[in-house]
Amino acid sequence: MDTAPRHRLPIAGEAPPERADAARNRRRILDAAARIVAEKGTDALTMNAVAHASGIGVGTVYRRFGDVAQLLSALLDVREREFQGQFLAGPPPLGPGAPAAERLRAFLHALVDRTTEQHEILLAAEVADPCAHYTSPPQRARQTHVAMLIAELRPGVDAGALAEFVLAPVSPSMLHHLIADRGMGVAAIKSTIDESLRLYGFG
Amino acid sequence: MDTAPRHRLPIAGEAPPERADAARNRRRILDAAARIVAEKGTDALTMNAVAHASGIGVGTVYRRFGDVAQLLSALLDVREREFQGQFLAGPPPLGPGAPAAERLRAFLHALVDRTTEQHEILLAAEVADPCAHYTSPPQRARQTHVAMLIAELRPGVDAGALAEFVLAPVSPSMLHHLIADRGMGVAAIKSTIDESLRLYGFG
DNA sequence: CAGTTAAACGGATCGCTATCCGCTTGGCAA
DNA sequence: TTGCCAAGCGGATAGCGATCCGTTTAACTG
Repeated sequence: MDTAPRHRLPIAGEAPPERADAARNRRRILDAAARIVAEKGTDALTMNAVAHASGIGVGTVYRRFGDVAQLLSALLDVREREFQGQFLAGPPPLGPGAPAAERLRAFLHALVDRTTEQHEILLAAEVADPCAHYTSPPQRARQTHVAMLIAELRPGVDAGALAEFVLAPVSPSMLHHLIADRGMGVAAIKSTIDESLRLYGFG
Repeated sequence: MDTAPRHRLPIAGEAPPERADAARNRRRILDAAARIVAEKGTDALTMNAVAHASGIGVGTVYRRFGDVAQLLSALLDVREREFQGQFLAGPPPLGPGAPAAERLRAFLHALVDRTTEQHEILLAAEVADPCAHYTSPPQRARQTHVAMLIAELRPGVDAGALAEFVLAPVSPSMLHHLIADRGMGVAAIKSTIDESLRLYGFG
């Protein structure tokens, strides 16, 4: 006796499609959020401010985006997908086709560029929820990618763990520290990356 | 015409001694904070809770300790000084006397132990203010120490920047990630550190 | 001991986060 | 077209972080 009132068969593991009003509100929320960040910076991006600016209830903003960190991540989503496309399927040396050592170096340099490009939002997202940074889909994709390259370069080592180590110095907060507190520029950072890769024997 | 009503000559660069009531209240605040953490965990450590538990006004708690992150750091202070004493002036291989490569390895292993030992408080402090982690006195001491060892091992490289890179994977939040999300143990982490040091050519 | 002053005190207050729960509505079946 | 109901909605609410400012007090001087 399955009395579940399902009329369309549920698709295994797939989320049901978003209702029209929900989709419309999500757009309005994202637009308002982007406007606030552009006009007043990430500090002004509060859930209340977004709700007010978009004319949508606070509860709804929370329903869609959980907290500020997730809202910030959503703002990064488009650019993030582009970046993933580049290192997964783009032209070498970032994409497939180049030797692993070259790809690793190109990837880390590109990651520095990609991070500085949207520095403020990325930093705000990491600060708003530091633990989420490690488990976020983008970070997982990067970690998997670096692990694959390391496994190719050094069969036998624990590539997964080493990938975490290699990525740690390129987190938004660390880059911010290097730039703001140590006065380093992007060039100096990339040069230090090269130095560490040489020492790692990945150069 | 210096009309400054200074009676005791101000000591250059020195902070004036703490007033008796201020010192007493600081102790009471720290005791209450330690009690709260021990009994209910770091999540329960709010400024309001500390003020209430110590019978001291909220404003005073903020005057002494700025925010939750600094209050947590103050709780770590004693143990932190012990650790510094060990790697700055203790017995080898952690302290002076051993070759630089051995000291570096011993230091990173000891840092993992020291971090896991007070894992909860260290993580809470980093999460409460991620940017402060990099510039905190303990972290600066570690960075300086590692930079010194690297400079000895590899004259010519930018030891300061490389030290930041070497320390990044051993932050409380990263260790938490490795342990909680990747299921690694302390032994596996130390072994990965050794692996990276070997690759770095520091082994 | 009395006077003076800078420092410390502490509660009132504001904005933000996050949750809860009664009301509304989109989308589907008959 | 009508009825249904899960999903969505959004305002009220509570707790926390952080600041402000009038009041109190320690410590030093003469």
